[in-house]
Amino acid sequence: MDVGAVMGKLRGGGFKATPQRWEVVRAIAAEQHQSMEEIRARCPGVGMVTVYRTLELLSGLGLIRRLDLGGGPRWELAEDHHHHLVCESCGDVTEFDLCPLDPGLLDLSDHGFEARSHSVEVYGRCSVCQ
Amino acid sequence: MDVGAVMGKLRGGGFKATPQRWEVVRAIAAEQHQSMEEIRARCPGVGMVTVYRTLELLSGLGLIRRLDLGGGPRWELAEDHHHHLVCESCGDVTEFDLCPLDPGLLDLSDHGFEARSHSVEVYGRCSVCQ
DNA sequence: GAGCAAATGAAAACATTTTTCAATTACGAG
DNA sequence: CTCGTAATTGAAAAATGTTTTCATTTGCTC
Repeated sequence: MDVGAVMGKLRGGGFKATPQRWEVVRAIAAEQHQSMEEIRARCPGVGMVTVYRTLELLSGLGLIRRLDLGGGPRWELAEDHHHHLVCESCGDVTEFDLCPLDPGLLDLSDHGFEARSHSVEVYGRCSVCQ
Repeated sequence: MDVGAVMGKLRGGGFKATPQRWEVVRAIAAEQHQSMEEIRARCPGVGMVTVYRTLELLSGLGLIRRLDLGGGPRWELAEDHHHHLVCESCGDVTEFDLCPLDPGLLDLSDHGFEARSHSVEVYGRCSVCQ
């Protein structure tokens, strides 16, 4: 989902498309799993309070997602699924594309749960830290 | 891994097995993905600072893991893998046992990454909220 | 038991996030 | 296009959550 689509969904939800929100969404879209600090650095013109409020608004609408992989919260556009490699030594987070989930094994009918998306985190040691 | 084993690893790492640490570890082992508040309620005799320090120590040793599934950090014993259903409506977190990961699909050789454990979070709506 | 480094806890410091509230602004109605 | 209005913004203050400091206490080794 691109920046325009996110803003469209915002307006569709009855929220205003302010310049500040454009900036914040553009900042988030620029790179996955950024910290608050990184996002703020990409929005020099937007007040801190507004960044906080926009992140909360967007995640409430399911458009972005908050992660905690160690070292404070991080944010990313909510895709259907995403897969992270988290190094337990240096804290580095990278992504891998191939989804290792076997749909046949994901049977949630017992729980009556309606799945919308998922995430997989693999913990271990990155090539540098080994 | 049970409480005794965790304390044993602590001592193996050169750390003291204090009564406070026993209490905190017992509290964490009592239930998965508890909040700070819940853990503290199970350790009435342990000061807040010590709880914080013990959580940091244990997670640094890889014995417990910090999660953020929305609504603040949660903690649990670090098993090899664990699988959560997170309701995006009410925030409820439950577990499911069957691992939906296909080992054949989890090929990290390209990344040179050495996997130690993993977690899978499935986001959606629980049976109550549907 | 004695010695000592490690651990504890209360208070203070620090960091992060949220609330308050007056001023500003997007956007639909006319 | 202009107006009116409710939503939004931002600075400061408040609230919340976490970490540091430091004097005291306590496991653990010899």
